[in-house]
Amino acid sequence: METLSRKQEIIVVASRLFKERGYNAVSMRDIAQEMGIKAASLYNHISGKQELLSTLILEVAREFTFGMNRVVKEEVSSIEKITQVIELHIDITVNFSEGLAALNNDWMHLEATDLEGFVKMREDYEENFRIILKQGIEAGEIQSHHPEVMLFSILSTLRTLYVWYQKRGKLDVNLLKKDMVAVLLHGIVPPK
Amino acid sequence: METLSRKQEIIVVASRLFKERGYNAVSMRDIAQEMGIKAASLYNHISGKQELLSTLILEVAREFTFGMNRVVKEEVSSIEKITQVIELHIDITVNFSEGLAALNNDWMHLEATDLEGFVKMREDYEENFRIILKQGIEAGEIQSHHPEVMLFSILSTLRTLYVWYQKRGKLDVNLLKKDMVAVLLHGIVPPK
DNA sequence: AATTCTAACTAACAAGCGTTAGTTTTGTGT
DNA sequence: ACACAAAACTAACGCTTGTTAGTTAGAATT
Repeated sequence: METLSRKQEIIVVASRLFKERGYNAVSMRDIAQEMGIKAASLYNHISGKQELLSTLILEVAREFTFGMNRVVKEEVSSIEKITQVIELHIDITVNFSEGLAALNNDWMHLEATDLEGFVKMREDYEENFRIILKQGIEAGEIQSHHPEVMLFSILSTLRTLYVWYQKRGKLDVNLLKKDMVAVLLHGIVPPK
Repeated sequence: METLSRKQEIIVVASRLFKERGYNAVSMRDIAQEMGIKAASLYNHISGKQELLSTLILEVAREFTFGMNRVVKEEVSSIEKITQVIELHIDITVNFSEGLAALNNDWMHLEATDLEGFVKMREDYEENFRIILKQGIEAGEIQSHHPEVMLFSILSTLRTLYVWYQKRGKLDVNLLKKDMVAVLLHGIVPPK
């Protein structure tokens, strides 16, 4: 078990509070109290509240971008790529669940270049997903109707996963992957 | 076209700002400025900021509860019930998209009895959905594996719909209903 | 014409915000 | 024992927050 630096400890505490109450409802004094120190002392380790947010969000966003770029390059079927994207989301959910909450709920409170960078990454990610779907349709692997609805449905499910994952108390990751792939690819109605 | 009371006008303005920035990032002065008056003047019409939030959220929450209770009572197949729930969500998304944003993002900033009431309604709603799925499984209309994943996937998609609905610029509602039902029930892979 | 109502205003309050400056304590290596 | 750095402290800053009190202008009602 690696020991966390004081700065990392602060980020962990902040991410927990951000997840529970949202960025704007958490004060520096709240974070300090949770760590057993005074608010001013936080500034020995971090440059400000904004750094906490951008550190959390951008770390996770880069993880998504990196993972998606890896999947796109693979030489496999579209179905397999979508499967890998689903698994990517689940892995990130398990490993970065606190940061994911900030990314989903508080990204609009990023400032300047951080905000621009995040929006760009998000758009690119979505566009890559869209291309994968399109290729799958052309190859006949995926239904040709309403591709935008599919894209939106899958992404919505994956993005909300972090809420459920902890409420249900740490499900088995590999089983969850299998189930999610099954439901998202084949729906809920049994084949005739 | 019915004319809005001053109070209703305030609620409309507030809901728009809440959706864009979140409850805590919007001040009473922001709302007042958007209406062309001073913050103190708002208090001639409303009791406080909290009233704006609870009015918005509870109105939508009651709409969900009412709609779900109606669907549950119907004497139709489970598949048909799920279809109706999907349509219910889409109707509410179209008619209450601003309040829906507050409900999704800022419900935790409700206070006391409003918060309790909301959580209760949400749990009941989810439980009703779970029961519908269960009945469908018992009747053989729905796949028997991973019912919790199905529930979570469908609900996630429906709850996030309001974000997409306006980004895509007012799609045709009936077409959207058809497409959503198709994707959520049958997935994205064509039948063999 | 006098009164009441509506909806705005100005001014101010106490509390909380993020952050800075300067100081003191604590722990570590020489 | 001494020096140095890390990490805490106290005190305060300027600003914003939600909200209240008291007042005023105009419209509607009597």
